[in-house]
Amino acid sequence: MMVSLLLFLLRSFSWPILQVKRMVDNNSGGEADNFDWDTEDDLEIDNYAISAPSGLSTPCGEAVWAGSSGNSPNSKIIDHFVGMGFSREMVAKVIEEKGEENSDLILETLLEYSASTLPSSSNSKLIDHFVGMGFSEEMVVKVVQENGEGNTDSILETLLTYSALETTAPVQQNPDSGNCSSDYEGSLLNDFSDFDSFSESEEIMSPSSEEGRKLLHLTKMGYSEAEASVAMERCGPDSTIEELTDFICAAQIAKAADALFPLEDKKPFSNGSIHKKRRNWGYDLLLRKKKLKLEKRFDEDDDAVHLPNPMIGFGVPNEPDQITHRVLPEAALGPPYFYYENVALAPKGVWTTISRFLYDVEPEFVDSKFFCASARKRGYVHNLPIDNRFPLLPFPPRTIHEAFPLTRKWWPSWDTRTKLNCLQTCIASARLTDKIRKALEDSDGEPPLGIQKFVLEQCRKWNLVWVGRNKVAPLEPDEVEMLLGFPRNHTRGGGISRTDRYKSLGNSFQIDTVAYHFSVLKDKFPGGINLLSLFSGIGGAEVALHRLGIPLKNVVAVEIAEVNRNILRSWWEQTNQRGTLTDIQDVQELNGDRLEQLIKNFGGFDLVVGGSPCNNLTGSNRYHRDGLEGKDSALFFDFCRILDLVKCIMNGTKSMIA
DNA sequence: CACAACATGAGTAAACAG
DNA sequence: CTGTTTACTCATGTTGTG
Repeated sequence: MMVSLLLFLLRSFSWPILQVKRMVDNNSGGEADNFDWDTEDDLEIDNYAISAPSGLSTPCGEAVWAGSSGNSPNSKIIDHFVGMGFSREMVAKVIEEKGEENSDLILETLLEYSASTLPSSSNSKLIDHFVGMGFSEEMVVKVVQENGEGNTDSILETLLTYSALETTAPVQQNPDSGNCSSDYEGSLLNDFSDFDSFSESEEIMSPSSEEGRKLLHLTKMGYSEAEASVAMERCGPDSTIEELTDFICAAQIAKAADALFPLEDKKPFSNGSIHKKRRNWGYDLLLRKKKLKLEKRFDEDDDAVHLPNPMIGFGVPNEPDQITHRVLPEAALGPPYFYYENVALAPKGVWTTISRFLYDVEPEFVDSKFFCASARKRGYVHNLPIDNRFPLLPFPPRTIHEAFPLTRKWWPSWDTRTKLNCLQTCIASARLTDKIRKALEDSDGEPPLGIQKFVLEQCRKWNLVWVGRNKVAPLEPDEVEMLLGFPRNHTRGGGISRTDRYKSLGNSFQIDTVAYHFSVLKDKFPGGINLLSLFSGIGGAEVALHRLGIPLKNVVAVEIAEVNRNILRSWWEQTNQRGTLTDIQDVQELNGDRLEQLIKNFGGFDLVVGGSPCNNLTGSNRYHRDGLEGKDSALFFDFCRILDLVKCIMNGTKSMIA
């Protein structure tokens, strides 16, 4: 059980990529030479990792080294680079020159050497070199003939161009290299058998304490002591080895993902067919340094997740261009159904990563301005059916005037807005609205264009509405509740401050949008639904299902903020729910044992919903827009972890081993 | 300490102009 | 086609008040 679980998790987290990921990550210092490893934004684990003795404490990297001959750090490092395809002599020479401490420097030097020595090497060596990078031998021979063997740069460029163009028959023509998933599985099996043997040998040991036992176990798996300690601290004393490895792995992926996924050259969303390609990461690193512009063009052509315009996803009510059929990757199929949400305008590469971690399901990008009077551009990754959706009735107001008829009287003709922008967690200051009033009072009738522009700019930025002559104001919390589709006063009372109401609402779902997606479940679960609601906030998913008339049987809601848990609990009681609501404070509490118990009690979850923190993704964040590796947004990986566990437990583990 | 008020741009892509 | 402008964004840090 334990072992199969780990295997399952490992597959999801593409473990072997890590090894080179981190190195590329480190090497990004080449673009910003004074890269600061001690910045407080880094995950704790990275700080520990870099201070580890080897300097390269990637667990997977060490797992690779584990089979090597020597025990000294020096031979480990040599083996490591030899494993990447460099000759042992060259590696030894470079380490002698540069020292063994700075692995970045070593790698860079090796890449330089290998590039510069190529022209003088024999033709077959040259071909082997490129074949080793993952190109097919036929292609390499052809390109070398075309370009001449003297110019390795142009060979690389041509090879890259050819392989990028060959989307249907990409680089995996190389007979040694299958597609990436089989590659990964091969590596996974190796890691897995290592793990297995560790498990056995570990039983012979006589650990002094439970913690010491786990520490030993993790270090034997190739993690540094520091990483293991951090993981144990974060996951709690009762955490299992799977959870600990999971934590370390997820944290490292989170850190590395953004640096690397832009380099990916598969086309996940273009036509529904998924191409996976073997990658050679050292090669990518070289290209990244030398062919940045070329890479960028490929990104834009092949890899970038393009937001649809108009942003209607698979379709919205009262709009043409409905898509009612799609083919989901097999791994994505339920049970359970899952539904993940986050901001659409995340930093580059984030949605590619999210999609990949959620079984390569194509995100559905929808702007809630097609459902209500305010915009809300979000991406949703889910495995729900998409035919026969229906909207909540009655339709909410669709324009500002419908939503706030009283503002019509004061609305100037030159303010042409019909929809509000995204409702956020903060509102405009009184000073700003006063400044606007003063600016407008200076002119009779129509204000000068400059003033108009300024006022309109601020109104758009802060979602201000006209509440009097020359007077604009931010929305009241209950008005935000209405726009988002919540019952009035949903967040009011019970000791909730006004600031917290804005914050909780700003972080929430738009009910009509989400309910439209959930509507397909109504026929499937007439007797009610078991819901696992992660990052549940003020209960957007619950409210949406309730308004659809789908009975809530058992709801497990995980939410860190007490005010939000109170709001949901209060709503639950006010609406006379007959099911059971289980509060959990932290996603970290939701380990395998806990889930197993819950699933046993409820007979499984029908739907797993979650919108993980966006603070490190949204453009509103001036300070820590760190992407998925960010302190809060990295909780996305907990969504994946928990979803994987739920799938694993519900589907049983027999098929996993076979 | 809780709460409120206020100041604080950048990253991205579409729209636009040349 | 290319460089420029425009538009938009589930926020954080600091200070002040009671």
